[in-house]
Amino acid sequence: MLSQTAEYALRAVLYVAEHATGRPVRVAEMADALRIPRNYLSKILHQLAHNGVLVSLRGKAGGFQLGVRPDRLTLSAVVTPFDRIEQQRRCLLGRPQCSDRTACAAHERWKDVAGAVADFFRDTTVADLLGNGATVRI
Amino acid sequence: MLSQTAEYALRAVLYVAEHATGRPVRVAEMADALRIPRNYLSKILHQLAHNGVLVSLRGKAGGFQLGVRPDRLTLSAVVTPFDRIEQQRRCLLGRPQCSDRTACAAHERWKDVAGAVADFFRDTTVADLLGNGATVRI
DNA sequence: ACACTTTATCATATTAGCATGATAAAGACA
DNA sequence: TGTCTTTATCATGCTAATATGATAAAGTGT
Repeated sequence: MLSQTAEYALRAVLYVAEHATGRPVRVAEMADALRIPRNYLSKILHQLAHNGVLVSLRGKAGGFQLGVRPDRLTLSAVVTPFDRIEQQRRCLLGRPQCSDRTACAAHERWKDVAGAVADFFRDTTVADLLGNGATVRI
Repeated sequence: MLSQTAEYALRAVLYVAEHATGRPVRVAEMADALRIPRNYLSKILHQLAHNGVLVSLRGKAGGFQLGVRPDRLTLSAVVTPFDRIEQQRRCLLGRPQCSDRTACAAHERWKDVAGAVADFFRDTTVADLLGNGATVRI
């Protein structure tokens, strides 16, 4: 569903949201906890910081924090720098043009399903996933 | 959503369902009509034949026909030889174990969406997509 | 200024998906 | 049997995603 990279991004953001309360979280700690290759994760986090999802702090006591309040941070915002899911899910048969007017064979039946997926990413926030504050499996 | 290969497979099967009425359809014709690289398509069709979705006939007047009645042929059957969608969509965060009992952070909200996608592929048949017999965009 | 910690970035390797070109094998039919 | 048409398969190349290792740059505290 998600590319490996986008999945790493999502898990990392959830980890930051859960653990960076006050102090930022270091890459090494995250890479270790989430079993993600360290330098690869570093690049992903940097990209997320570039997009405003995270804030990076260098030097001693550096690391990453959320750049957006968790209840304002949608999964779409986390994932789109790595997977262009909106565009991917438009047409099941990959037609460049596929709409109600120029429908492919699958359009009528597929559009609701694709819509549900898009809505999920657009409407679900990081806060929704962390829920009541109980520790959560990432 | 689908890999390029699975998308080719689906379009090819729809093409066969629509055009192989009586005589089989040749690879070259299909590759041309669907703008799919010929030898690559050949391999995909061979794989579909191996899985019983298509039947291949060699020699003069050879080509491919459906191996299953269109109203019994689900999109899942067409696509799973190339994309293991069932497994892919289980857990958004990629956990090997993720169920109601061992839920990841996203499980509760994601499972309905993932279920809708899985149902679509399991329940939709080739006949559903071809519908009333009017020519259809593939 | 210096030492230390941490992120940023560069160079490169590995793998899988996608694709092409050439040749082999099978079947139809004169 | 021989020739033609068609699928089957082999060998190879290309590209992007994924990953690793080494080094540079930035910031903190003494």
